[in-house]
Amino acid sequence: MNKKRSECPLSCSLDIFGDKWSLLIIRDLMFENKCTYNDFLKSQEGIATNILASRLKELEENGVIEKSAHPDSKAKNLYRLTSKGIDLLPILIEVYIWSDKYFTIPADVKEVIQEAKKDKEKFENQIRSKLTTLLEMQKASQI
Amino acid sequence: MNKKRSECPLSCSLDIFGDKWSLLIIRDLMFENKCTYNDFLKSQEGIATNILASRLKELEENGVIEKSAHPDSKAKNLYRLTSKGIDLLPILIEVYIWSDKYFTIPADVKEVIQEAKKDKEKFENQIRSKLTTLLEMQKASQI
DNA sequence: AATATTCACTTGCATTTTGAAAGTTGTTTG
DNA sequence: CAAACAACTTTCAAAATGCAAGTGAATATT
Repeated sequence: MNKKRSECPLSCSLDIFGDKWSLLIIRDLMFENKCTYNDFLKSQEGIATNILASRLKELEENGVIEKSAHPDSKAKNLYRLTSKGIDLLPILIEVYIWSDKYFTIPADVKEVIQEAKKDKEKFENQIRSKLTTLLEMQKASQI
Repeated sequence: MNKKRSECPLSCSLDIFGDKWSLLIIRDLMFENKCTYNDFLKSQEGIATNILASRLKELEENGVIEKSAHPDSKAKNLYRLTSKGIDLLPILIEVYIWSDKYFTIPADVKEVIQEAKKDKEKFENQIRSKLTTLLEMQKASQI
């Protein structure tokens, strides 16, 4: 697979999500309630189908997301963040906070960031518990 | 230059530092007291000279770093984080904390991460004040 | 003063990764 | 059964990357 460039944990992390697309998929899973191939495809940034497929594969191989059968259709798969993926939340929150300081941000997003800034821990726990619930529901339905 | 893929602040952020190298340069400036072209070149990961040159240029264009004359040698340049660059610190800290949970980490790095985890704010302020001092020293010497 | 070395790039070129469009396979819907 | 949808895969052009070599200015050495 991808060989490590160094033992530096930052470098190892970037080997997993250091590109223009992976964290956008994570974002969709975390905040946008997206969970299928097509959901991700429809995102504003316009990811190409091959890139999406390869990123989903890599993220799964790295244990950040998990694929399972979709309950509604045998054609679909359901993608979910694993706990390793959910743990990326604090990183994303800090990126949003940084963005808020240096970019002009759409009003609706701005609101959410304000909330996150006001009480970081509370915000994190809200999202985290939503995601954990989803993950557990999926686990349970697999039996 | 690079046109935005969307108005999403995460996407805009990744347009700036969403690659395998930029954050490693930021790391070197933040934690390794590196500040010249050659310092960055010598890092473990082995960045190519053309990539380093192009990343330094992009980071400068995006206001994340600043270039100035080196006091010791007219041949050298001195690269420093701007306040916009220094503000990336919380993001890097969260990446390190995530890494600590999911990777095997060299003992010396591990120690520093422990310290950051124990009192995130204190750790952040320490680094931040070191970097701000450096930046101000540089500003002063330019007069 | 001549030569060598350092520094920050730049150029050229081969390799790798990327991305858009079209094609494939299986599933479901009408 | 035909059409539409889901998740890919293939193809191929373009962009990014990586290595080697070269450039020109500034220091250091002889």
